Amino acid sequence: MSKETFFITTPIYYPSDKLHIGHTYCTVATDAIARYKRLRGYDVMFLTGTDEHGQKIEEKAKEAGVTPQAFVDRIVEGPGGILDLWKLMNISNDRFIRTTYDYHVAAIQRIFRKMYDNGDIYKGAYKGKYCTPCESFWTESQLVNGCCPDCGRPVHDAEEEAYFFRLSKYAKPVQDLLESGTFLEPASRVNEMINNFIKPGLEDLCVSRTSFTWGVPVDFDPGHVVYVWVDALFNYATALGYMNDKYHDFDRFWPPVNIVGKEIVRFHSIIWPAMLMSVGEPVPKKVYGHGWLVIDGGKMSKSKGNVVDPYLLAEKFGVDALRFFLLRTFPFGSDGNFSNELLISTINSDLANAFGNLVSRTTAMVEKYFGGTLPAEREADAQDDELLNLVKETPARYAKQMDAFQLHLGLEEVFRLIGRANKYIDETTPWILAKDEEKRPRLAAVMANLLEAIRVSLILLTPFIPDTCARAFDQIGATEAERTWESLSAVRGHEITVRKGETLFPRIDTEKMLAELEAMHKPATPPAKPVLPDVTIDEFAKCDMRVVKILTCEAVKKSEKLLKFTLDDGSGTERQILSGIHKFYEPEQLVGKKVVAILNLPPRKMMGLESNGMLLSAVKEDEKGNEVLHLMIVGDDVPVGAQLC
RNA sequence: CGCGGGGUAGAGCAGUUGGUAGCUCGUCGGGCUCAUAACCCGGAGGUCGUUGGUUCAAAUCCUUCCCCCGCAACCA
Repeated sequence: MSKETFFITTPIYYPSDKLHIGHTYCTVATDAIARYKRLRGYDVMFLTGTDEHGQKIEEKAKEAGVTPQAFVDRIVEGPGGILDLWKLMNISNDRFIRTTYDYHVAAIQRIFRKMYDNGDIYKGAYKGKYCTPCESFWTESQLVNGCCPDCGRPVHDAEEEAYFFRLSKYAKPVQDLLESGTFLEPASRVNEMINNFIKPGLEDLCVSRTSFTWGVPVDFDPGHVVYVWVDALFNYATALGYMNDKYHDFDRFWPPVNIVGKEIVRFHSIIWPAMLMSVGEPVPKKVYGHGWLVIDGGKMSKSKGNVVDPYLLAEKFGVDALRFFLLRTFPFGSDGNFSNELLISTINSDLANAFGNLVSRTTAMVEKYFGGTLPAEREADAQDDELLNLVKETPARYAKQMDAFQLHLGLEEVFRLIGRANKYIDETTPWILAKDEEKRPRLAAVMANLLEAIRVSLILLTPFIPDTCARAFDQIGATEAERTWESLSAVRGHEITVRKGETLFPRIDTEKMLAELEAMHKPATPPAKPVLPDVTIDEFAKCDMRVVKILTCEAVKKSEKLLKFTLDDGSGTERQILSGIHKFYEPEQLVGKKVVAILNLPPRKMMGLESNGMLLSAVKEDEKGNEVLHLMIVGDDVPVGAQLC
């Protein structure tokens, strides 16, 4: 009889940059689930990979002066790349897919054609706002003040030929799928998807582009490349051999459990099942949307400069400590607030004090009192019941949580047991038993119970911290057969030889470590911006900058940033200027102040209001990387209308 | 009124079929000495964001308002 199969995936990551701790979080979590399933005896297929096509990669490669393929090769396979990161983090994926692999590209072409042939993909016109200089389409909502978000110039209505997927056709079955059972978890996401996307009406989805070439070509219509949806989502299938001959595992493992970040829940819970329905394959068993790691309650981002580097943390704290921290601290379904303090505190209290120290003190006592080998003659006592019951009950409780992907709750069960074992030592006071030769069988029983609690804990911790568990199993003298799920209920009545080894998790000096991290994170002084290239005096003179007086100032409705100013520029007529500085100033502080403005900029509409010029400010990043802005307020003795030169 | 998530002890979080408010860390006091200055016990600390209401009883249900975060700016 063949084993039951289990197919689990991470998203395929976009290699436009180095991956950060968030990607690591997702992958480590999926790895722990995969390892848990293997422990339970499943035939597991664990897939991860990279989504390598698209305009962004094409542009980045161009900037770097290399081909797109060379660009992604370096980020994926190069030193310090994605494959290296997963190796470092001890990720046990069975397969790795890159969307640039030949077999995937060919399969995507076949899938695209299949959907075209069955009428779910049709040729239409993609309508949008087009920025001619940037050669880019934008949606209404992407526009900034009605202009191109990239260059700020005006856009115009335009359309281009494109292929569409009949997503609308699948609105009903997808809604039924979402509302039935546990296809999408956490359940809170279901309403979000239905209210936000399905109820307003699903529009057909544009699935090809002609604006860039770095992608899978539509083989029956040159000039078109397959857009991300079909190309990326179907990786989960092509990696098993769907529509290709590279692998032959599709029938065996399909359908998958897709672990995804909450920002792509929409694609995986609406578009993805719709496309599978179109090609007539079963939808995923489950799509699980995990939360994000946030910093100080805000999103981690390059622009904020608070991106956390997994390499650095793994090097400083060790891979297992980092893996453990990520999965122990944060509820898998919701956001978690990452901080170095929390990381250190978790390592110290759970791994060093509770777990590591339990192994340490237990093995030390067996060595000290029994010369390292525990005799088989043991005397039980009612005092042992509570601990032994917990040893017996914990695996089932742990399994219940793990089966629901509640990794942090699974770990909580293990640490309940570890905590109980530490308490048991105080209750049984082995150091007193050791003084009485007649109590040796009793002492042996106490030690055996402790070793058993540790052994069970180690089995349950294996999916999370595999390397450390292997070392600890050695220390408590567990045979290979005593490290399996099946051996959980076994009783080790035989002689046991332990060997107190190296400290599993050394305590971390919080102050010292924080100082070290701080030092590494902060470049001595933020590099000063280089002086811009020369301009001529004539060019400078073209800017008409004058002192103006603020007559009125009010916040623009519905805008976070904009303030509307009425100004006296000395000309006799009032001038209106809008400025995005509400974050730094309240209107009432500014009325009556004299500031500097450039007057001869072309008029521009913001939030429907016209702005004739720009107020000048001095801007600098503070030590945290936040931009701080100071309006150029001049002294009251400077006359209105005075020109800067 | 765009949609959604959240506001509970110093910090991070549990807790919604309504019934004495919990956990981890920190803090204070005690115990122990096998152990990685670790472990065990105990204490202090919260009018559960705000307003009004339903009820014998509300963190939990309804209502008002305030604040934070995310969704669009091609970062899990």
